[in-house]
Amino acid sequence: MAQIKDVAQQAGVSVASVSRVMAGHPGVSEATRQRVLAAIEALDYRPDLAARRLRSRRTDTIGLIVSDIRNPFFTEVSRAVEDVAYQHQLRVILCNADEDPEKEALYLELMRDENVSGVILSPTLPRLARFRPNDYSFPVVLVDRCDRDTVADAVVLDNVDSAYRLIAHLIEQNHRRIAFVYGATSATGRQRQEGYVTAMATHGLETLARAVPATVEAARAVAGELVGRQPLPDALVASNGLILLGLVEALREARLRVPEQIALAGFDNLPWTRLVEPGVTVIAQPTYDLGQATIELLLQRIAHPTQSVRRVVMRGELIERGSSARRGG
Amino acid sequence: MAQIKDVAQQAGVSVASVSRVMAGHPGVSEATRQRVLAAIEALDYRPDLAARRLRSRRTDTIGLIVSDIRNPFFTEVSRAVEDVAYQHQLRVILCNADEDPEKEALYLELMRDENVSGVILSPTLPRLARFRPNDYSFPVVLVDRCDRDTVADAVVLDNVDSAYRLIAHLIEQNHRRIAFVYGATSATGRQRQEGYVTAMATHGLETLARAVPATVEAARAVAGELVGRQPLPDALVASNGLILLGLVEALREARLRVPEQIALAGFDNLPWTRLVEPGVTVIAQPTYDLGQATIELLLQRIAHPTQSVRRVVMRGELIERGSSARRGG
DNA sequence: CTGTTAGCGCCTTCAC
DNA sequence: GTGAAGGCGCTAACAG
Repeated sequence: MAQIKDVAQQAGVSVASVSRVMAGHPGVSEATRQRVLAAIEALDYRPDLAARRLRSRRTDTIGLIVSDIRNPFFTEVSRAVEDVAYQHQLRVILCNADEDPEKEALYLELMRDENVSGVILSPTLPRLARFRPNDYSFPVVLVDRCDRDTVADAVVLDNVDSAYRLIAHLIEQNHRRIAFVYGATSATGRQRQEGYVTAMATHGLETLARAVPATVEAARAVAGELVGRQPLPDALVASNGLILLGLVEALREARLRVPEQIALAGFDNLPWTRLVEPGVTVIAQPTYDLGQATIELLLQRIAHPTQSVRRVVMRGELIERGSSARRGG
Repeated sequence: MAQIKDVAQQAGVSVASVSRVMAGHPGVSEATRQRVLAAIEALDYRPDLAARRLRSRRTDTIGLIVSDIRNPFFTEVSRAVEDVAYQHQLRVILCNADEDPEKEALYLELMRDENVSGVILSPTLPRLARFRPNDYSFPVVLVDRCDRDTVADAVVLDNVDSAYRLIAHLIEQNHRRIAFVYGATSATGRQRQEGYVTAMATHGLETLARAVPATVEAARAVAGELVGRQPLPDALVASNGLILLGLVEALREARLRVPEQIALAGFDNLPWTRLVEPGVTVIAQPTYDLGQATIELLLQRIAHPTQSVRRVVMRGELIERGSSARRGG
């Protein structure tokens, strides 16, 4: 493997000149530049990144710690982050915390050890509760999950409002007994539950909410219980795509017809939500845009460490489908 | 940030001793060991990875280059790879080549620059066609995609056999005019097509196969054409989950009832395939196991660079659902 | 504009 | 069993 001094020798210049050309620094004569470039080409020289990082004390690497890589929301966010990062010559280390605070802690230590330039994090609930950007040796931007009083850069959906609009739509469609199943382990689940409660209260309706671990199985079990109640709820609403899947399965098991016997709605515009019969009414998240905005915010923060904290809030889009059709006449 | 000499000073020993303790080398007195450990603890010392990598000339990092991170197959493979890698103190750099040979080439260069310990790759078709492990400066294990005559470590599904069994099942169910829509840009698509052709030929049936770019839209368009034919095919089969989705959409558009008017089957046991009515018959891939086997094969190869090339083939599981119900009486 | 040189933090012989 | 010292390959400060 050729190294910088080989290139210097081949070009008949010093290593400093080679380094300058590589870095695109000004103050190099065009003649020198050309000879260095030719030598680099001839020797197929690639700088040693370990040496460069040691010397320059920067890694040009960012960490992306997502809660659950199986969740399509996060895969789409990851795609966006990766696209933008590589455009900026940044490496990405992707880590999957699996909603486990211990794994999350482990990965954050890893980020410190790797001396990353910055981190994008969708925090677990306990970490978010006591989150302080200054507790970390690198810039952190939160994505998807952020509390009202969290003082940190963040990119999130307007969870409360979106949930409110989804519930208001159901009420509009003449549904009254609306049950809400939400993820207990994430800030988004709680915020969407808050929007649900507000919407119900505004319309003078009683709430029926159930917190569950954010898995298909847990959601199915709770939904099974809910549809066993008398009177049967008018509608079931899920706080995310996985839970929504569990609700659909439970309705299948109970052989309830949607929307005639019970309506259905949720979050996340997954491919299957328009394939099932009838299609499921959902709040669609601008997932790719969320990811893009997050990495861009991180790049800004890295460039300007002292700029004021900013939060980007994106609007969820209500997609009406057959599952929330008007009740009664 | 404390560094090794600070620890040495605090413990009243030399940096060499600290290094030995960190590496778990023998030949260090228990007393020294304890004092070093205490100093490390006290100073919260973390070794600088860039320096260590420069000095040791190893990165303990592996690259994972997948074709499309949005494909749930690859996200599940990634999860497995990551789980096992981090258990072995290895970092993972995940890259998404988007079925683009240029992006793929870019990422492979990145791997060289990063001096990774090894790479897991699901190659694009052109790269696979001329793939030679020796063309790379690091060990490579292929996953998901591998030709019969490729000489390289690989972990794949028994694509030809699985497709054969899927088609044989349809024939068994009295379907005769079976159309096959497969991904033109991947080795798996072609291999599954081969299984289809063999099964049809074995039963003396005429084939009707269509190659498409592996996207929902392309599949839908081609399926739309197929169901416009006279006579209508008895069944439509997809070579992967994305294409299957396109077929379902086309059947919806054409308002064809499954399985009464036309049967349906495909690859990939995605959540929605059991949610739609009727459920879709599929070949389920052991995705997590595939990923696990791949990283384990890579670890073996890294440990034993000269061991003979090996290929792991896993069996797809036929999951019969309503979409392939018996035709006629 | 260009070259010389001193480290970046760590590991690892080599002496003792 | 322990310490001193020389790099790993590169960047950047400084001198010319």
